[in-house]
Amino acid sequence: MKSRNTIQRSLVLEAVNRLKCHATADQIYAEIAKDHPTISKATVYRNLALLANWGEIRRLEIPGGADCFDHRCHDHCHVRCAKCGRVFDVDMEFVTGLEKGIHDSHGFFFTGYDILFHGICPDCQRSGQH
Amino acid sequence: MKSRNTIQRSLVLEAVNRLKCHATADQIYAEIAKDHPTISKATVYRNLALLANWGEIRRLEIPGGADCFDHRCHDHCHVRCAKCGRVFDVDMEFVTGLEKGIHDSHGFFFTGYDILFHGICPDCQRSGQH
DNA sequence: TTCTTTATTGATATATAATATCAATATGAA
DNA sequence: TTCATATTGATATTATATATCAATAAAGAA
Repeated sequence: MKSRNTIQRSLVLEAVNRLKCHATADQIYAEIAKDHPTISKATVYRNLALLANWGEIRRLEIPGGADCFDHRCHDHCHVRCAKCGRVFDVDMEFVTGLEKGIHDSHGFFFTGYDILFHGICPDCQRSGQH
Repeated sequence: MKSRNTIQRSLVLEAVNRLKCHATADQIYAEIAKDHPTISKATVYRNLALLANWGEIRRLEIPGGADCFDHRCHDHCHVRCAKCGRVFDVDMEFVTGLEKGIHDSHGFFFTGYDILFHGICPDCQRSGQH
């Protein structure tokens, strides 16, 4: 027996799908707790990790911040606003195959990469100078 | 008066230069403590943050792990071995200007990016399958 | 040199994110 | 329905980093 379909696990997956992108474990917990206040935060963390390992959702590790979770959708990269800290999507089809061009002097076997862009979001560009 | 030259700050900078690349705050603290066991770990953290903000050293944020610090050297990207977790350098001159090609649908103003590659290092390729 | 200001230190407490532990519960196959 | 065990909820623990604050020391002024 591998895994069991618990209501908590369904709730986590549904919440991630409902929030669509860039929700933290805390936000996902809050979303679920609105209707099911007895769910444990540990259960949310656990199921997010399991679902991410199984590839049903995508874990986005934010340096210096909480991990975010995306529902399964087209591949994309992310930008984080240096001012407000929010994360947005960026279309980046052309980056596919990037690692093929890398000159590597260590004999590394590449399996992938994470790119996180930095910038200032439109809201923060408007709201005053830096 | 802006900043003062303390021996602790010098020790931190020297340790980073001596360790060259990918040392964590803890490793840098240990390196210094060999000769100066009375230095506080808080002081090491503080000076690493200051030196990184001033651009004298480079902070490398590792998702899910401790930040690493590099001495100032040529621009390069990093690979983390998925097995042993060590971080290595990767030459990547051609990536310069990457953000120019991005199709952005949010009006974002880009200031930079971090790329962290994943892979298996030579040591781990040799030592058994996956 | 001595005085004075205040940046910095050391020690500790706190914050944050995530995982580990463990008895109790509930899933799903027999 | 029974049973093995995956999962839950509650809590403790780990790990990394920052905040607090009295004491110390760097560097310009006298």
